[in-house]
Amino acid sequence: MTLTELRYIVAVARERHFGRAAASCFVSQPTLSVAVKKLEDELGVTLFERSAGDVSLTSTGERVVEQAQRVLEEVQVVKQLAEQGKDPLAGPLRLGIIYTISPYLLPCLIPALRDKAPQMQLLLEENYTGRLAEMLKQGEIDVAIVAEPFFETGVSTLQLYDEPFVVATPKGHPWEKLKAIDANQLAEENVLLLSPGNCFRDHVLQTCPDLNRESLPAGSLQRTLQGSSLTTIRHMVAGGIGVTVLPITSITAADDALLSIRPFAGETPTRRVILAWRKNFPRTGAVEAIRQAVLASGLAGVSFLG
Amino acid sequence: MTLTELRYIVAVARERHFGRAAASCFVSQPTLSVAVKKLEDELGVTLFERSAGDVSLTSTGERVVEQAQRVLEEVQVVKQLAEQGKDPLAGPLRLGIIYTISPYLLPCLIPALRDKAPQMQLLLEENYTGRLAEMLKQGEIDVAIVAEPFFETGVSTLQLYDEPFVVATPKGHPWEKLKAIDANQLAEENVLLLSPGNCFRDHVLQTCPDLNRESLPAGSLQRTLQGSSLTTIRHMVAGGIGVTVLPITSITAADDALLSIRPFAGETPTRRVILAWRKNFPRTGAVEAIRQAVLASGLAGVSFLG
DNA sequence: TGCGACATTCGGTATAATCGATTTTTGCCG
DNA sequence: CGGCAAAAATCGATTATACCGAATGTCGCA
Repeated sequence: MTLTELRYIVAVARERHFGRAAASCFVSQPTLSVAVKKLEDELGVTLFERSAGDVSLTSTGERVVEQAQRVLEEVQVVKQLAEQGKDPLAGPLRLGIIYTISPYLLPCLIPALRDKAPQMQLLLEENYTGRLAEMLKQGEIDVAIVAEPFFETGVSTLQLYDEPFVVATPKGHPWEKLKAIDANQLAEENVLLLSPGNCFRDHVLQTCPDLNRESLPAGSLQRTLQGSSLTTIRHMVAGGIGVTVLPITSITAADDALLSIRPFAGETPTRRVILAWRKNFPRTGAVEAIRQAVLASGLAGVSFLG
Repeated sequence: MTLTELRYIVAVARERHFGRAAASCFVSQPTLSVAVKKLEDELGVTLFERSAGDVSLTSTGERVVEQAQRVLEEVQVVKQLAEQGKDPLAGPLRLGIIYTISPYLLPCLIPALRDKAPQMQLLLEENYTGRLAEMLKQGEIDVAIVAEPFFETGVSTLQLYDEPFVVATPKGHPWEKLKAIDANQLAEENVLLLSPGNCFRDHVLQTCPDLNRESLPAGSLQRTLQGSSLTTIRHMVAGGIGVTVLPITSITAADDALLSIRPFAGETPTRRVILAWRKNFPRTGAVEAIRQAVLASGLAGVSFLG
């Protein structure tokens, strides 16, 4: 049984005439006649009563033709679904973002994306880099915004922007008088870090390797005061518990009252934020739209890599 | 788009592996691979994300495959309908019968048919021969039981039985003493006839051509007392208005009290009852079942022609 | 008994489906 | 970094199918 055969019998039922049915299917009359016979043989039933005068349906034929029409309608739906799926900007996109970017980028990104791809609704997933990588490869998310380093097989990436780090101290801290902070100075203070799993914690430790030394006493503040989020850490710093390193996009106007922000001395440590997606993810248009939206989002203080 | 292609993508979605999907479709892996690609090209969308590890569905792919399954289910229904239609004894059969046979044959025929073809429900149409012929050719009925003469192009017939005619008079009528009635005698009496259109009226007129003579006065009883049915005529005869000719199958035990029934003298006039159906009507099994049922019905007084 | 209208059958041909073998891709691992 | 293994894509050849035009068969009709 083929869809063509079903189309033929529907045409014959409609036209009640093999010749006209053939014409309406743009095939020769013998072609249609043979195809109908073949289908009748396959089904083992006579669908049409042929006679010189006119063609009429058997009762089985009526039912079969009606059902054939239903099949053809469902086929049309397949085509419609495919048509709808053609636009890479249409339909939901599952986007994963790490915790230290999400709250600062999304408020800028979402309006920009609404502008570029209004049909594409975002399903957001906030998580650690490692978990996002896993979800990406499992197909649980389509695209991820993470920070380097990020190497995963089967995953393509694209640079988005480089984000400088800054030092945050409580108001009135002695470092307030300094114009810039040397990375090596940090070890002198209680440096509040995110909990393990956050890649930004690793970035900070990389910036100031001294913080990582195992010689720190077991109960030291660096160990115990690990914040669960940058916001928590920010409040702890404001409370005078210590200092911290923040990505510049996380600095808001409200911080002015609570914190003192200072740049690093010498080469500014940064992290590189990238876009990642499965190499085989077909909606490249959607990926590009995300990239464009990030570049157009106007995040303060970062150098875009578009 | 072909049904085969749809089966292939459903298999790939099920197996999540081109090779296994190909095996489950009993085709080679390249065959399935190119078929899927062809469908993707035709639809203009990517349905599967291929990678070394595993195959996964795009969101469009998920929708399309689901719809493809629906198509295949509907195709299965086509096959089921055809399967049901295979038995010629299954499903309704539209049977037409003339007025002068229907009330006497059906009570015998229907039980016999229930026995032979319990799955076949009869849709009955009672009408004149001419109308039944028309309906038969139009496909409004499938089979007809009529009396000869019956010649219609495109219609096949089969003899069922020959039915003798008898003369019915009121109780106490002088002819009651006669053993048999000569056809020519009828013209001496008021002979009650069915209204025109009933073939049995023509049979009676043919049996006794004298009744047909145009010399009858305009208001004569033969003209005015045309019964609408054999039952009506029977009651009129019982009421003493005249005599009539009846087919023998219409005689019931109840008639004994009201009427006097006499055979014809000489060659008994009869009518031949036949089965008729469109030459192209495919359910020959159903036609044969009807014939068998009539022959098995045990109608009194007729000679079967099986 | 031809005639017309139509369905069916018949050869021949172009297209498509399919296969086995091969190549390419890709992740993986020493 | 280079070979290995797995899987999909590609290739070349073969087979099957769809289709056409022409011829043939069927049937009702005049």
